[in-house]
Amino acid sequence: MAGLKYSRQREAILQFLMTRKDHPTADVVYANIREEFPNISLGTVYRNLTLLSDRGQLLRLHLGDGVDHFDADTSPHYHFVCERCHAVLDLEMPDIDSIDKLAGAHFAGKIKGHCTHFYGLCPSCVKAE
Amino acid sequence: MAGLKYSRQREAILQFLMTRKDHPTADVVYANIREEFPNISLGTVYRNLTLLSDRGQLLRLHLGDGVDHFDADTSPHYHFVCERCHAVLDLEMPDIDSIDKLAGAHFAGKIKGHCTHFYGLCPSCVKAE
DNA sequence: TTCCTTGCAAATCGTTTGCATAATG
DNA sequence: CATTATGCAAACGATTTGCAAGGAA
Repeated sequence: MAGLKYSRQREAILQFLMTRKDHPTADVVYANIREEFPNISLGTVYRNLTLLSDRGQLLRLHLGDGVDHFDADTSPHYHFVCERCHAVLDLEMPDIDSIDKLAGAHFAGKIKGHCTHFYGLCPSCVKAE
Repeated sequence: MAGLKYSRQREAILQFLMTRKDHPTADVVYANIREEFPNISLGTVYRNLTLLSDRGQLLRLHLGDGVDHFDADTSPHYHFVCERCHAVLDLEMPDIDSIDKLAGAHFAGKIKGHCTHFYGLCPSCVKAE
């Protein structure tokens, strides 16, 4: 069984992520949590981020930049990465699960899902062009 | 300017990747190239993989497993990752670039493209279930 | 008191880089 | 000869882990 105990640090990490929409990396979480817990260690931050994402309370995003991003919004949605400023934004759009069927029609195994993110220029970078 | 010089090692790496359809990682390339070049270093392998992918002769794939995979097939196609045996397979299917338009319709910035891979069970693992 | 969690530091892992030497054009 | 490429080893950045001490049930 799970055998999970409460910890103020874990709670703070989750709360912090819920206030952010920019999908912070572990060290951004670390830097911010340190204001409340000056002695917290990066290891603890990682341990909790891993634990929370394993339990489905967080999403751990792999966006191709070599760093993991975390998102407390676990509802189905997509992500956008700006090629210029590297911002990560939410993309609310109808689900595209039909691509799984399409893929399945061309594949002998079983498609369970897909992993997609979009890239291009974010709204502010478009203006700055 | 490019100023690119021929190297037997680079050529061998590219040739090797062209014989493989399983999208090897850098150390798999290294292990195999070592049969022909026992003294080649992992650094050289990485340098050439990076160089070749920067020039568009290779694809460097980020599939969420923390390791980069390389593909000498640069034609447009998708990839499938088996959740069970972690095989990476090609997925030939009609392009789904329409999802970019869909995303664009729900986003204020400019969508230039998307990054997608599928996951589930590969044909052999489906049988083994 | 039991077991989970923490802080700290050291360890891993994949990948990159500096440097002196070798190979290419 | 001017440059690029190589091998080696050290450096890196992100993430994980071992361990002794602290906190929750």
